Amino acid sequence: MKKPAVKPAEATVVTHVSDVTLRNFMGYHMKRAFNVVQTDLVQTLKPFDLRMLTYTALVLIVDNPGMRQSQLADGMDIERPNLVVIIDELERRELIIRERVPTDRRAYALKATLAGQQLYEKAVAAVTKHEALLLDGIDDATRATVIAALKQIEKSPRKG
Amino acid sequence: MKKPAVKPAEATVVTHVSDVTLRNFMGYHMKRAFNVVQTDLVQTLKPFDLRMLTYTALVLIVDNPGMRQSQLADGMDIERPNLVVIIDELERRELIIRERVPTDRRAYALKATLAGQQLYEKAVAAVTKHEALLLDGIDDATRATVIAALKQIEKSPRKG
DNA sequence: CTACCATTGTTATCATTCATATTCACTTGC
DNA sequence: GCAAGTGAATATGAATGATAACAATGGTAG
Repeated sequence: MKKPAVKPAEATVVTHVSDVTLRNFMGYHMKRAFNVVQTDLVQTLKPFDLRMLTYTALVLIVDNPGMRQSQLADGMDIERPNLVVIIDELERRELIIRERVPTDRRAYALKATLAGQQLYEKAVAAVTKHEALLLDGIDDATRATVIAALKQIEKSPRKG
Repeated sequence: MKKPAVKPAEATVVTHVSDVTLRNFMGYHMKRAFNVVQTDLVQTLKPFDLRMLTYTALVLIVDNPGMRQSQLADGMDIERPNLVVIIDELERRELIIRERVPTDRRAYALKATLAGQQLYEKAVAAVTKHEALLLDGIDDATRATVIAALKQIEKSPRKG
Protein backbone atom coordinates (compact mmCIF):
# COMPACT_ATOMS: atom_id res chain seq x y z
CA MET A 1 0.00 0.00 0.00
CA LYS A 2 1.39 3.38 -0.99
CA LYS A 3 0.58 5.80 1.75
CA PRO A 4 1.35 9.34 0.63
CA ALA A 5 3.66 11.28 2.88
CA VAL A 6 0.87 13.78 3.41
CA LYS A 7 -1.01 13.73 6.66
CA PRO A 8 -4.34 15.55 6.42
CA ALA A 9 -4.29 17.34 9.77
CA GLU A 10 -7.92 17.01 10.78
CA ALA A 11 -9.74 20.33 10.55
CA THR A 12 -6.61 22.31 11.29
CA VAL A 13 -6.20 25.87 10.12
CA VAL A 14 -3.86 25.92 7.14
CA THR A 15 -1.00 28.32 7.73
CA HIS A 16 1.28 27.39 4.88
CA VAL A 17 0.16 25.80 1.62
CA SER A 18 2.00 22.56 0.96
CA ASP A 19 2.65 21.40 -2.60
CA VAL A 20 4.70 18.31 -1.70
CA THR A 21 2.70 16.03 -3.96
CA LEU A 22 3.05 18.29 -6.99
CA ARG A 23 6.74 18.78 -6.27
CA ASN A 24 7.21 15.13 -7.16
CA PHE A 25 6.48 16.02 -10.77
CA MET A 26 9.03 17.42 -13.15
CA GLY A 27 6.21 19.08 -15.07
CA TYR A 28 5.25 21.11 -12.03
CA HIS A 29 8.75 22.44 -11.64
CA MET A 30 8.88 23.19 -15.34
CA LYS A 31 5.65 25.12 -15.27
CA ARG A 32 6.63 27.22 -12.27
CA ALA A 33 10.07 28.01 -13.63
CA PHE A 34 8.72 28.77 -17.08
CA ASN A 35 6.17 31.16 -15.62
CA VAL A 36 9.01 33.21 -14.19
CA VAL A 37 10.91 33.14 -17.46
CA GLN A 38 7.83 34.08 -19.45
CA THR A 39 6.90 36.96 -17.15
CA ASP A 40 10.43 38.27 -17.49
CA LEU A 41 10.33 37.84 -21.25
CA VAL A 42 7.09 39.76 -21.58
CA GLN A 43 8.59 42.62 -19.59
CA THR A 44 11.75 42.51 -21.67
CA LEU A 45 9.85 42.67 -24.95
CA LYS A 46 7.43 45.39 -23.87
CA PRO A 47 9.75 48.29 -24.81
CA PHE A 48 9.93 46.87 -28.34
CA ASP A 49 6.17 46.46 -28.55
CA LEU A 50 6.61 42.74 -29.10
CA ARG A 51 4.78 39.87 -27.48
CA MET A 52 6.22 36.39 -27.16
CA LEU A 53 4.46 35.30 -30.33
CA THR A 54 5.35 38.28 -32.47
CA TYR A 55 8.91 38.05 -31.21
CA THR A 56 9.17 34.37 -32.07
CA ALA A 57 7.68 34.93 -35.50
CA LEU A 58 10.02 37.82 -36.24
CA VAL A 59 13.08 35.84 -35.21
CA LEU A 60 12.11 32.86 -37.33
CA ILE A 61 11.39 35.03 -40.35
CA VAL A 62 14.72 36.83 -40.10
CA ASP A 63 16.49 33.49 -39.73
CA ASN A 64 14.55 31.89 -42.58
CA PRO A 65 13.91 34.52 -45.23
CA GLY A 66 11.39 33.46 -47.82
CA MET A 67 9.60 30.93 -45.63
CA ARG A 68 5.88 30.30 -46.10
CA GLN A 69 3.25 30.96 -43.48
CA SER A 70 2.44 27.31 -43.13
CA GLN A 71 6.10 26.57 -42.45
CA LEU A 72 6.18 29.26 -39.82
CA ALA A 73 3.03 27.90 -38.22
CA ASP A 74 4.66 24.49 -38.12
CA GLY A 75 7.81 25.90 -36.60
CA MET A 76 5.85 27.75 -33.95
CA ASP A 77 3.59 24.79 -33.25
CA ILE A 78 0.41 26.76 -33.81
CA GLU A 79 -2.39 26.47 -36.35
CA ARG A 80 -2.34 28.47 -39.58
CA PRO A 81 -5.36 30.62 -38.77
CA ASN A 82 -3.75 31.81 -35.54
CA LEU A 83 -0.65 32.89 -37.36
CA VAL A 84 -2.52 35.23 -39.67
CA VAL A 85 -3.12 37.93 -37.07
CA ILE A 86 0.49 37.73 -35.92
CA ILE A 87 1.77 38.20 -39.46
CA ASP A 88 -0.79 40.93 -39.99
CA GLU A 89 0.60 42.84 -37.05
CA LEU A 90 4.22 42.48 -38.10
CA GLU A 91 3.36 43.53 -41.64
CA ARG A 92 1.29 46.51 -40.52
CA ARG A 93 4.29 47.70 -38.51
CA GLU A 94 6.44 47.20 -41.62
CA LEU A 95 8.77 44.79 -39.87
CA ILE A 96 8.14 42.11 -42.48
CA ILE A 97 6.57 41.84 -45.90
CA ARG A 98 4.38 39.24 -47.57
CA GLU A 99 5.87 38.72 -50.97
CA ARG A 100 4.01 36.75 -53.61
CA VAL A 101 5.78 33.60 -54.73
CA PRO A 102 5.87 33.59 -58.56
CA THR A 103 5.95 29.82 -58.82
CA ASP A 104 3.00 29.34 -56.45
CA ARG A 105 0.64 32.26 -56.36
CA ARG A 106 -1.25 30.89 -53.37
CA ALA A 107 1.73 31.27 -51.07
CA TYR A 108 3.57 34.19 -49.53
CA ALA A 109 7.32 34.36 -49.01
CA LEU A 110 7.86 36.06 -45.66
CA LYS A 111 10.79 38.42 -45.41
CA ALA A 112 11.96 40.89 -42.82
CA THR A 113 12.39 44.53 -43.74
CA LEU A 114 15.43 46.49 -42.67
CA ALA A 115 13.42 47.82 -39.73
CA GLY A 116 12.47 44.25 -38.89
CA GLN A 117 16.07 43.13 -38.90
CA GLN A 118 17.08 46.03 -36.71
CA LEU A 119 14.33 45.36 -34.21
CA TYR A 120 15.35 41.70 -34.26
CA GLU A 121 18.91 42.63 -33.34
CA LYS A 122 17.83 44.83 -30.47
CA ALA A 123 15.21 42.45 -29.13
CA VAL A 124 17.46 39.40 -29.27
CA ALA A 125 20.20 41.33 -27.49
CA ALA A 126 17.79 42.44 -24.77
CA VAL A 127 16.39 38.96 -24.27
CA THR A 128 19.89 37.51 -24.15
CA LYS A 129 20.86 39.99 -21.47
CA HIS A 130 17.76 39.38 -19.39
CA GLU A 131 18.09 35.65 -19.58
CA ALA A 132 21.69 35.89 -18.47
CA LEU A 133 20.48 37.60 -15.30
CA LEU A 134 17.84 34.98 -14.76
CA LEU A 135 20.35 32.15 -15.08
CA ASP A 136 23.00 33.96 -13.09
CA GLY A 137 23.69 31.37 -10.42
CA ILE A 138 23.72 28.39 -12.78
CA ASP A 139 27.05 27.27 -14.15
CA ASP A 140 27.64 26.30 -17.76
CA ALA A 141 27.86 22.58 -17.18
CA THR A 142 24.52 22.58 -15.39
CA ARG A 143 22.95 24.65 -18.15
CA ALA A 144 24.16 22.18 -20.74
CA THR A 145 22.76 19.30 -18.71
CA VAL A 146 19.40 21.01 -18.35
CA ILE A 147 19.18 21.85 -22.04
CA ALA A 148 20.08 18.29 -23.01
CA ALA A 149 17.39 16.95 -20.69
CA LEU A 150 14.79 19.39 -22.00
CA LYS A 151 15.65 18.43 -25.56
CA GLN A 152 15.19 14.81 -24.72
CA ILE A 153 11.79 15.47 -23.18
CA GLU A 154 10.84 17.53 -26.21
CA LYS A 155 11.74 14.71 -28.56
CA SER A 156 9.79 12.19 -26.53
CA PRO A 157 7.67 9.74 -28.57
CA ARG A 158 4.13 10.98 -27.96
CA LYS A 159 4.69 14.32 -29.65
CA GLY A 160 2.24 15.18 -32.39
CA MET B 1 30.48 43.53 -34.43
CA LYS B 2 28.42 40.57 -33.33
CA LYS B 3 27.46 38.81 -36.49
CA PRO B 4 24.88 36.13 -35.82
CA ALA B 5 25.75 32.71 -37.12
CA VAL B 6 22.70 32.88 -39.34
CA LYS B 7 23.20 33.53 -43.01
CA PRO B 8 20.04 34.76 -44.71
CA ALA B 9 20.29 32.86 -47.98
CA GLU B 10 19.11 35.49 -50.42
CA ALA B 11 15.68 34.62 -51.81
CA THR B 12 16.26 30.92 -51.43
CA VAL B 13 13.41 28.51 -50.97
CA VAL B 14 13.26 27.43 -47.34
CA THR B 15 13.30 23.68 -47.03
CA HIS B 16 13.90 23.29 -43.32
CA VAL B 17 12.96 25.87 -40.70
CA SER B 18 15.95 26.88 -38.63
CA ASP B 19 15.51 27.98 -35.04
CA VAL B 20 19.20 28.37 -34.21
CA THR B 21 18.73 31.80 -32.71
CA LEU B 22 15.93 30.72 -30.42
CA ARG B 23 17.87 27.62 -29.42
CA ASN B 24 20.31 29.93 -27.67
CA PHE B 25 17.62 30.64 -25.09
CA MET B 26 16.88 28.42 -22.15
CA GLY B 27 13.32 29.73 -22.16
CA TYR B 28 12.76 28.37 -25.65
CA HIS B 29 13.86 24.91 -24.64
CA MET B 30 11.69 25.13 -21.56
CA LYS B 31 8.63 26.12 -23.53
CA ARG B 32 9.05 23.36 -26.11
CA ALA B 33 9.68 20.69 -23.51
CA PHE B 34 6.83 21.88 -21.35
CA ASN B 35 4.46 21.79 -24.30
CA VAL B 36 5.16 18.09 -24.65
CA VAL B 37 4.69 17.48 -20.95
CA GLN B 38 1.49 19.47 -20.87
CA THR B 39 0.01 17.73 -23.89
CA ASP B 40 0.76 14.40 -22.27
CA LEU B 41 -0.71 15.57 -18.98
CA VAL B 42 -3.94 16.68 -20.61
CA GLN B 43 -4.28 13.28 -22.25
CA THR B 44 -3.49 11.53 -19.00
CA LEU B 45 -6.12 13.48 -17.08
CA LYS B 46 -8.84 13.18 -19.71
CA PRO B 47 -10.11 9.78 -18.47
CA PHE B 48 -10.64 11.35 -15.05
CA ASP B 49 -12.44 14.35 -16.48
CA LEU B 50 -9.82 16.63 -15.01
CA ARG B 51 -7.99 19.51 -16.59
CA MET B 52 -4.62 20.75 -15.46
CA LEU B 53 -6.24 23.40 -13.28
CA THR B 54 -8.89 21.21 -11.68
CA TYR B 55 -6.25 18.56 -11.09
CA THR B 56 -3.89 21.02 -9.43
CA ALA B 57 -6.68 22.41 -7.27
CA LEU B 58 -7.82 18.96 -6.20
CA VAL B 59 -4.31 17.88 -5.26
CA LEU B 60 -3.70 21.01 -3.22
CA ILE B 61 -7.01 20.71 -1.41
CA VAL B 62 -6.41 17.07 -0.51
CA ASP B 63 -2.93 17.96 0.71
CA ASN B 64 -4.13 21.01 2.63
CA PRO B 65 -7.56 20.25 4.06
CA GLY B 66 -9.34 23.29 5.37
CA MET B 67 -7.48 25.79 3.23
CA ARG B 68 -9.22 28.98 2.06
CA GLN B 69 -9.91 29.89 -1.53
CA SER B 70 -7.58 32.84 -1.37
CA GLN B 71 -4.80 30.57 -0.16
CA LEU B 72 -5.46 28.18 -3.00
CA ALA B 73 -5.41 31.00 -5.52
CA ASP B 74 -2.08 32.11 -4.10
CA GLY B 75 -0.71 28.58 -4.31
CA MET B 76 -1.85 28.21 -7.88
CA ASP B 77 -0.64 31.66 -8.88
CA ILE B 78 -3.98 32.70 -10.29
CA GLU B 79 -6.43 35.41 -9.30
CA ARG B 80 -9.31 34.72 -6.94
CA PRO B 81 -12.04 35.27 -9.52
CA ASN B 82 -10.57 32.65 -11.81
CA LEU B 83 -10.52 30.12 -9.02
CA VAL B 84 -14.25 30.37 -8.38
CA VAL B 85 -15.28 28.46 -11.50
CA ILE B 86 -12.69 25.78 -10.79
CA ILE B 87 -13.97 25.29 -7.25
CA ASP B 88 -17.53 25.40 -8.56
CA GLU B 89 -16.78 22.53 -10.90
CA LEU B 90 -15.07 20.39 -8.25
CA GLU B 91 -17.91 21.05 -5.83
CA ARG B 92 -20.60 20.31 -8.39
CA ARG B 93 -18.94 16.96 -9.03
CA GLU B 94 -18.87 16.39 -5.26
CA LEU B 95 -15.12 15.98 -5.17
CA ILE B 96 -14.75 18.75 -2.62
CA ILE B 97 -16.98 20.76 -0.31
CA ARG B 98 -17.07 24.41 0.70
CA GLU B 99 -17.46 24.39 4.47
CA ARG B 100 -18.26 27.56 6.34
CA VAL B 101 -15.60 28.64 8.81
CA PRO B 102 -17.32 29.39 12.14
CA THR B 103 -14.66 31.86 13.22
CA ASP B 104 -14.75 33.80 9.96
CA ARG B 105 -18.04 33.67 8.17
CA ARG B 106 -16.64 35.28 5.05
CA ALA B 107 -14.38 32.35 4.29
CA TYR B 108 -14.81 28.77 3.15
CA ALA B 109 -12.71 25.86 4.36
CA LEU B 110 -12.07 23.64 1.34
CA LYS B 111 -12.08 19.91 1.95
CA ALA B 112 -12.01 16.91 -0.31
CA THR B 113 -14.80 14.37 -0.13
CA LEU B 114 -14.08 10.65 -0.10
CA ALA B 115 -14.73 10.60 -3.84
CA GLY B 116 -12.31 13.48 -4.22
CA GLN B 117 -9.60 11.66 -2.31
CA GLN B 118 -10.13 8.54 -4.36
CA LEU B 119 -9.94 10.44 -7.63
CA TYR B 120 -6.84 12.16 -6.33
CA GLU B 121 -5.17 8.80 -5.69
CA LYS B 122 -5.98 7.50 -9.15
CA ALA B 123 -5.05 10.68 -10.98
CA VAL B 124 -1.77 11.14 -9.15
CA ALA B 125 -0.85 7.53 -9.85
CA ALA B 126 -1.66 7.93 -13.55
CA VAL B 127 0.31 11.16 -13.86
CA THR B 128 3.25 9.60 -12.03
CA LYS B 129 3.24 6.69 -14.43
CA HIS B 130 2.99 8.86 -17.53
CA GLU B 131 5.73 11.16 -16.39
CA ALA B 132 7.98 8.19 -15.72
CA LEU B 133 7.59 7.22 -19.36
CA LEU B 134 8.32 10.74 -20.48
CA LEU B 135 11.51 10.92 -18.44
CA ASP B 136 12.55 7.41 -19.31
CA GLY B 137 16.00 8.05 -20.71
CA ILE B 138 17.02 10.54 -18.02
CA ASP B 139 18.94 9.23 -15.04
CA ASP B 140 18.24 10.22 -11.46
CA ALA B 141 21.28 12.44 -11.06
CA THR B 142 20.33 14.42 -14.14
CA ARG B 143 16.75 14.74 -12.94
CA ALA B 144 17.95 16.11 -9.64
CA THR B 145 20.19 18.59 -11.41
CA VAL B 146 17.37 19.76 -13.65
CA ILE B 147 14.95 20.16 -10.75
CA ALA B 148 17.51 22.10 -8.75
CA ALA B 149 18.10 24.41 -11.69
CA LEU B 150 14.39 24.91 -12.29
CA LYS B 151 13.88 25.70 -8.62
CA GLN B 152 16.60 28.27 -8.79
CA ILE B 153 15.05 29.92 -11.82
CA GLU B 154 11.66 29.88 -10.11
CA LYS B 155 13.06 31.63 -7.06
CA SER B 156 14.75 34.25 -9.17
CA PRO B 157 14.44 37.85 -7.88
CA ARG B 158 12.00 39.39 -10.32
CA LYS B 159 9.11 37.16 -9.32
CA GLY B 160 5.97 39.00 -8.30
C1' DC C 1 -20.19 52.03 19.91
C1' DT C 2 -19.38 53.96 15.53
C1' DA C 3 -16.82 54.89 11.45
C1' DC C 4 -13.61 53.46 8.53
C1' DC C 5 -10.86 50.24 6.14
C1' DA C 6 -9.27 45.50 4.88
C1' DT C 7 -10.44 40.90 3.46
C1' DT C 8 -13.26 36.92 1.33
C1' DG C 9 -15.70 35.39 -2.16
C1' DT C 10 -18.49 36.58 -6.20
C1' DT C 11 -20.08 38.58 -10.65
C1' DA C 12 -19.26 40.84 -14.84
C1' DT C 13 -16.25 41.95 -18.34
C1' DC C 14 -12.29 41.78 -21.20
C1' DA C 15 -7.70 40.27 -23.49
C1' DT C 16 -4.87 36.59 -25.09
C1' DT C 17 -3.92 32.29 -26.85
C1' DC C 18 -5.24 28.25 -29.12
C1' DA C 19 -8.44 25.16 -31.84
C1' DT C 20 -11.96 23.96 -35.55
C1' DA C 21 -14.84 24.64 -39.61
C1' DT C 22 -15.49 26.91 -43.72
C1' DT C 23 -14.36 29.47 -47.79
C1' DC C 24 -11.55 31.17 -51.57
C1' DA C 25 -7.70 31.04 -54.63
C1' DC C 26 -4.63 28.38 -56.67
C1' DT C 27 -1.88 24.13 -57.94
C1' DT C 28 -1.34 19.42 -59.13
C1' DG C 29 -2.40 14.60 -60.45
C1' DC C 30 -5.19 11.87 -63.22
C1' DG D 1 -10.12 19.70 -68.06
C1' DC D 2 -11.61 18.14 -63.49
C1' DA D 3 -11.17 16.34 -59.02
C1' DA D 4 -8.53 16.56 -55.20
C1' DG D 5 -5.27 18.75 -52.36
C1' DT D 6 -2.81 22.95 -50.48
C1' DG D 7 -2.02 28.00 -48.79
C1' DA D 8 -4.17 31.54 -46.70
C1' DA D 9 -8.09 34.04 -44.64
C1' DT D 10 -12.41 34.51 -41.99
C1' DA D 11 -15.53 33.44 -38.43
C1' DT D 12 -16.28 31.39 -34.27
C1' DG D 13 -15.65 29.17 -29.86
C1' DA D 14 -13.14 27.24 -25.73
C1' DA D 15 -9.77 27.84 -22.10
C1' DT D 16 -6.94 30.63 -19.36
C1' DG D 17 -5.76 34.77 -17.35
C1' DA D 18 -6.52 39.72 -15.61
C1' DT D 19 -9.23 43.85 -13.67
C1' DA D 20 -13.17 46.36 -11.63
C1' DA D 21 -16.76 46.51 -8.66
C1' DC D 22 -19.78 44.58 -5.17
C1' DA D 23 -21.86 42.34 -0.77
C1' DA D 24 -20.83 40.41 3.45
C1' DT D 25 -17.97 40.14 7.18
C1' DG D 26 -14.07 41.21 10.21
C1' DG D 27 -10.83 44.33 12.51
C1' DT D 28 -9.54 48.63 14.41
C1' DA D 29 -9.12 53.71 15.55
C1' DG D 30 -11.46 57.17 17.60
